Amino acid sequence: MFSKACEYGIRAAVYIALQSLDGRRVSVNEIAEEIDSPLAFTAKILQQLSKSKVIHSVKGPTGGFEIERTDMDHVKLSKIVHAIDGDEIFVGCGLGLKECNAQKPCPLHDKFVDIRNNLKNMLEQTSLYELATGLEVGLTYLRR
Amino acid sequence: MFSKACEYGIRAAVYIALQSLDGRRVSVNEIAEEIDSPLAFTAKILQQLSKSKVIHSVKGPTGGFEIERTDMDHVKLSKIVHAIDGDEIFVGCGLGLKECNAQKPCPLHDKFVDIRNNLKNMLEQTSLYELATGLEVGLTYLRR
DNA sequence: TTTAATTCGGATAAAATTGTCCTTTATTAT
DNA sequence: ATAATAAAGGACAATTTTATCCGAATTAAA
Repeated sequence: MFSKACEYGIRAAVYIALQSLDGRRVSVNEIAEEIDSPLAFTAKILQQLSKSKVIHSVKGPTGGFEIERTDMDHVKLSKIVHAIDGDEIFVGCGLGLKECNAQKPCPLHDKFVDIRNNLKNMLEQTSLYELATGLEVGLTYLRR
Repeated sequence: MFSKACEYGIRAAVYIALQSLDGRRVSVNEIAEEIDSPLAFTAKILQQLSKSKVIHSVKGPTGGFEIERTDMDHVKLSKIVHAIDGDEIFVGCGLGLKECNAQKPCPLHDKFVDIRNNLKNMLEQTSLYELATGLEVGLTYLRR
């Protein structure tokens, strides 16, 4: 569904949000450790998320990644997926046709649009804050 | 969502079904031409589909691929996706965790399960016959 | 002002996916 | 029987994705 990069990106963002709730800024090392992802690859993904303003980065000692409390509400998963995987999952044809729309649909078009709208709505409605609080309360997990 | 191989596989299977409705057996060459897919790669995918009994192949002159009328109803998209992409899309965690279930869920688990059940149901309910007849009537397209 | 901790950025490597080519095997028609 | 046609299968190549490594830039603390 999502690329590995995107999976790591979402997990990282949720972890950063969780720690930011406690006012803690976290390093790539800690993030990769806590979400069980490859360190250097995770660093690349965090750069992408930083450039696309999903997270905020601070260089130097005591630096790291953080997300401001107000941003946690505004940053939805759709923004992360878009930043890392692009819009193929939001607009592409399920059977890979270059052009596929209601006028000239592939055989799966209508059914696929339904599924995808569900996915799209879910991603657009789910904020980092919501996911981070689930973690905080101990209801969900980011590894294993 | 699906791999390229799977996209080609579904398109090929629908085309074979369509032609089989007319009693025509089709060659890889014709299939790749009609669904606009890379010839040799498509041949590989057809081998997979043949082995997993999604389609039937006949060697030699006048040979090619076909699907029997009764099979078109029984073969659902889920079978094709399973044969080519495996079961990751049906059972895997949305955030890539190795273990993720109701007991120890990832932050996205519940929402992801909903989406995936929609997808799963759609794939399990959609037969090749249904897709082929849409094509036959000229309502849908397999290329461009 | 130096040192050390941290992200950033570029180059490279490994693995997976996508794609091609060529030989073998089966089978039909001549 | 032989030739021709088509799928099957193996080896290989290209591309994309995943992943690593290292030096540069930034900045806080000593």
